[in-house]
Amino acid sequence: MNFKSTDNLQVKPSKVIRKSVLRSLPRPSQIRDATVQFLKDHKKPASVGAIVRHLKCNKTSVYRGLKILIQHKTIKEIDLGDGEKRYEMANQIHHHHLICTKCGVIKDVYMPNDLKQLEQKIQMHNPFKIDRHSLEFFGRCRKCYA
Amino acid sequence: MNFKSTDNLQVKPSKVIRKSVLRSLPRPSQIRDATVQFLKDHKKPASVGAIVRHLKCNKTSVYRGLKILIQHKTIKEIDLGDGEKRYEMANQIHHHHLICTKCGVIKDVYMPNDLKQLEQKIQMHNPFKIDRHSLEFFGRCRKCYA
DNA sequence: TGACTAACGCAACTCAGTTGCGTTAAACTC
DNA sequence: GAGTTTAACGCAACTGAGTTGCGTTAGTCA
Repeated sequence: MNFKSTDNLQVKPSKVIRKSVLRSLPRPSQIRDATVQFLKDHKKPASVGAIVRHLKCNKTSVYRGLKILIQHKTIKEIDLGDGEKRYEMANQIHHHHLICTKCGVIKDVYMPNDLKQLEQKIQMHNPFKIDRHSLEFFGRCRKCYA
Repeated sequence: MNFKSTDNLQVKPSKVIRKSVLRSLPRPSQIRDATVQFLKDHKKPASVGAIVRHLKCNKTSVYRGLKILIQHKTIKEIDLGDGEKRYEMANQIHHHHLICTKCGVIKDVYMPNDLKQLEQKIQMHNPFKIDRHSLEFFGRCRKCYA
């Protein structure tokens, strides 16, 4: 049999798989690295605006970097309900936030077992598989509580 | 003394205080009433988009109505972190939500004492006065959990 | 060295929510 | 009942977070 007679069945060589594609992390990026460094130093969840102002670079690049960092579970996205997402390092002990509605200060609060127990309790009584939760407390810090 | 000689010191008659101003609730509004009815019937938290589509009216009017209803604690605003606020009736037993990240279904879950105890615990260990909290659980409902 | 492609910046866009303004009509005073 | 005040309402334009498209730059690999 002559394959040349069936040109339309010829298979194109499959695209070469490059090492960069196989790597779990993409090509290094200055903006992504600087973002991570900023979040490490910043201590509290930072908005995209804060990152852009600090890095003095394009917001699109920051958004794209954040997306990759979230996919790789390097950082976590937090929603405090004020219209802009915030970001913090993911390699921290699981915690929640106390947000002062007057001065905006954000304080971490740790409850290692309570929420785990709560999730188990809910799943015992409901046909629902919980993957994650979001819990924030709003009020006033010592300074703002008169 | 002749007051006419001191025109610049004359005091204008104070504005009449109308009954409508003294009333706790503002003038009745068709859109506000229809919004409340919709939220009562809708059973789960509704977005502004859903309300506007249902009432077939101007979005600005809906936003304004919602603002007043929140001020009067008739309804509550909920943020599920998906980029649009949702609203539900406020006169319900305090509860939280289970949100299916696959099909979007929202289920209420009641934990009358757990969160109260948690807030007390936090306030015992932190100089912070908690006014409210936001707690949502994300995962998959029975149908979507294969 | 040349091909590929991620990183990057810029402009334009989308979409939830807001503001300004003119019109309508309910509520009130006289 | 007539006139005044003001909330309700709709429309258009705006704001601001986040996204998309596209062209350029530069790192990685054969």
